[in-house]
Amino acid sequence: MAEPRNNTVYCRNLEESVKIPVLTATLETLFSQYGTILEIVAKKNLRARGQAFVVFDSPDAAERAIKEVQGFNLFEKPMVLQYAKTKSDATVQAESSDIEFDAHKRRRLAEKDRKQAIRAAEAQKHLKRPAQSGPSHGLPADSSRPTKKAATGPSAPGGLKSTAAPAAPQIPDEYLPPNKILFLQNLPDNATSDILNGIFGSFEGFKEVRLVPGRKGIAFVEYENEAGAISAKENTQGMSLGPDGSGVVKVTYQRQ
DNA sequence: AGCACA
Repeated sequence: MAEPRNNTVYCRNLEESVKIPVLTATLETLFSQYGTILEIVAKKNLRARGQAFVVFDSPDAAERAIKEVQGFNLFEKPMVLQYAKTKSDATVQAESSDIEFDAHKRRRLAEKDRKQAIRAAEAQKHLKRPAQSGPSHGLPADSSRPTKKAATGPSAPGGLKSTAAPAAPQIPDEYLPPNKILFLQNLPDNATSDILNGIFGSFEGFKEVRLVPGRKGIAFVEYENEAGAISAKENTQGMSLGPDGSGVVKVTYQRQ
């Protein structure tokens, strides 16, 4: 799918043997005729080589560059150009306030961590081939799925071998993708539903807090939509409900 | 193929 307009041109199919300073200098001379370039980002690690990001000061400049340079042979290889799929830091810095820039960067780094965690889990899956053992369905003590009853696990009576496929390695809580339900952990005993309603009720689209009978320290908070949950999470991250400033509540998205 | 910005 084609990316929407962006100030940044994502270049791929670049010759990988060219040294980074040479590459960026060449891209600079080639692209500067289409507009002002704020920055060019190119790296040489395995996942990033052969690609570059050319940050223009406007989407129009980026559009011109893509139209004109598409397929141009650079170091004997035809460049493939498209809009970058996210805004460059340099763009946000140039166009937004410092606090927005700060927020952008925090979100970006969080997303980067999340991707990294997913890759790590993927890599495990591909080398480990774990034996079928144990309740590897994730969080046996803290499952973030209140509405489902405990999965009928390998400990089912009868001593039958489970025929279930080994569970895929799970992404840690903190990297779960956003959704409209938050999962709270490490709540102090004094965190009554009144208190939680007071705190989480002030974010857009709040629906309800659900305590889990018989489970101390955890709760779920549901919003009408993802946006509400995201803002609630961002604003309650690291919040401490204990008396002295202890008892930092862990706020993540519900595992789906 | 691969979407980064220590």
